[in-house]
Amino acid sequence: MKKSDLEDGSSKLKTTELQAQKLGADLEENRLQSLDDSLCPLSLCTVVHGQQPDKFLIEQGDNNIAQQDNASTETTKSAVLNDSCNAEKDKADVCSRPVDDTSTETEPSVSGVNSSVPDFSILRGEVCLDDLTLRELQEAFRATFGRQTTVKDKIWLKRRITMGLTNSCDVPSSGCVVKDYKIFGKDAKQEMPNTDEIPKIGFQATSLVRDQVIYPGNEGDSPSSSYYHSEDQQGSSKRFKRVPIHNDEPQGNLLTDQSTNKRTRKPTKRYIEELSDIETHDSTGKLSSPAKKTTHEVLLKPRVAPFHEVECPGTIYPTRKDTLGGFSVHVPYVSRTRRGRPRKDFISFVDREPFVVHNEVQTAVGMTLAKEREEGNHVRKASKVPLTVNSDRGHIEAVDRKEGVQDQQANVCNAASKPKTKQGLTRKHHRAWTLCEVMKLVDGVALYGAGKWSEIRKLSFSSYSYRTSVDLKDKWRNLIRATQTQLPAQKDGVCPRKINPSIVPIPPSILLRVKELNELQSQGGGFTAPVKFSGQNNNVVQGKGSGFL
DNA sequence: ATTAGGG
DNA sequence: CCCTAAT
Repeated sequence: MKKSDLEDGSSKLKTTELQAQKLGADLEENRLQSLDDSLCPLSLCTVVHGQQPDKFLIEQGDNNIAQQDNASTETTKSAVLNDSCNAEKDKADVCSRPVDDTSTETEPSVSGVNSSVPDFSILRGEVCLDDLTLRELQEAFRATFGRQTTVKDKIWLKRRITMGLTNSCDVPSSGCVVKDYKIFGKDAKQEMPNTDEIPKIGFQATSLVRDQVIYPGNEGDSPSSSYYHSEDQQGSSKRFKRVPIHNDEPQGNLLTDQSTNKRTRKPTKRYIEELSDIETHDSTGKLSSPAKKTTHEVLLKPRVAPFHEVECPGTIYPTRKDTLGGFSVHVPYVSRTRRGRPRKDFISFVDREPFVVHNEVQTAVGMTLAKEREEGNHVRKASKVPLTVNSDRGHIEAVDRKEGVQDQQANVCNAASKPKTKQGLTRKHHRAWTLCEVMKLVDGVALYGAGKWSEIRKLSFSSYSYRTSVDLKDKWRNLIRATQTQLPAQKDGVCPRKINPSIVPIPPSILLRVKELNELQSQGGGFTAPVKFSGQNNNVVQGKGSGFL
């Protein structure tokens, strides 16, 4: 009885030991993973690079010293984690026991059982990275991030490991000791400010951040990445605008550092957003130079940046690759999509489309052959455009039908003017100017004079309700520009531009006519040019020119 | 409301 | 095309 009891006890003990060992390993893995997970957002914060270490080739002597000291804290920690994580496994005695002999039993078993499991022991206790060999550093890296590295740069490895272990970016490149996942100054063992807070935050944040896809790719990870160069070779802070560098001195005093608490800010959506924005501006290098602007133009106009972003599909968050602190990570950039004003007008814009078709059909009576071509153009466009808003389109069409053909013009006007009252910036649907329109415009200018845009619009463009007087003016301006740029080039002979069949260039005949009208009117000052004259010109030009159209 | 001009 | 100042 007693004997069996004893045996039982011993076997139990063994099993429990084994369990505990496994548990310890699990916990380690858990923690490491959580660190890894939360590393990304946190590493967005200041990346400080201190002085280079003067010695980093010192072979490892006794860096396991403090392991036994650590055992107690390790124990409590494990217990706590155990409590929160797995309720079934937790038994205080089980936990406390094996951790005592981590240095003897756990390491070999953990690293021995499966070679794919990193040797976490190297991170246990007080680790002075400065004292590690390259191989050890690589091993430590593997233990920290769960992946191999071929990086041979000790400094980089040390920093990465320290960052990973402490979950902090505020890592000096040398002279620090990592203990219990905190950084200690090497000489004065003063704890780094705030770093004790970090593991908790990291742990909390893990759950929030877990579904972010974070994988440190190998390319971006190498120390030859841009991050590394810009930082290490330039001694930091020069072109590292991405993040303000608060703290070049890792041992900065505690008060100030607590006041500049921002570094440990939790990686909220907003945070990511901000940084990605900053990063975007930085990467594009588009420092809109206000040099050319006159003084009154300098006041910022809230213009919409034309970003062609894709709407993210419901639940799946797209990620973009980013390099953060030398890491190549995938950061969700949900918030980047349409941060500006929402596009409110697309309904009204769709609204107008059906009209165009009908209208064109209505007014197509007196049109030339060219006109028919345009019409086809319009129809195609109309059918293409509402593709994305099929559901809305049906409704709108129904409305249109109800309104009746007669009222459609009014309807369209409403639609066109609606978005203007709305604060949203609604861009008109781009309508390519057709040849017919251009000709009408030219005729109108010839008839009524350039500048009489409202007249021209009323009299010559009554059928094109979507052309405003401003449009006419703009088009005329463009035509004039075209005469100045396009005509001489064609005279010279070979047109340098690629011939794009989809874009029908304005025939030189019209262009010449525009030019003459322009010159005439700018000289003569607002008198009405005779119509016949321009007609003559047109013919002449046609005879002279390419004879096409 | 139109027009001119910059963006 | 958009926006705004000037008329």
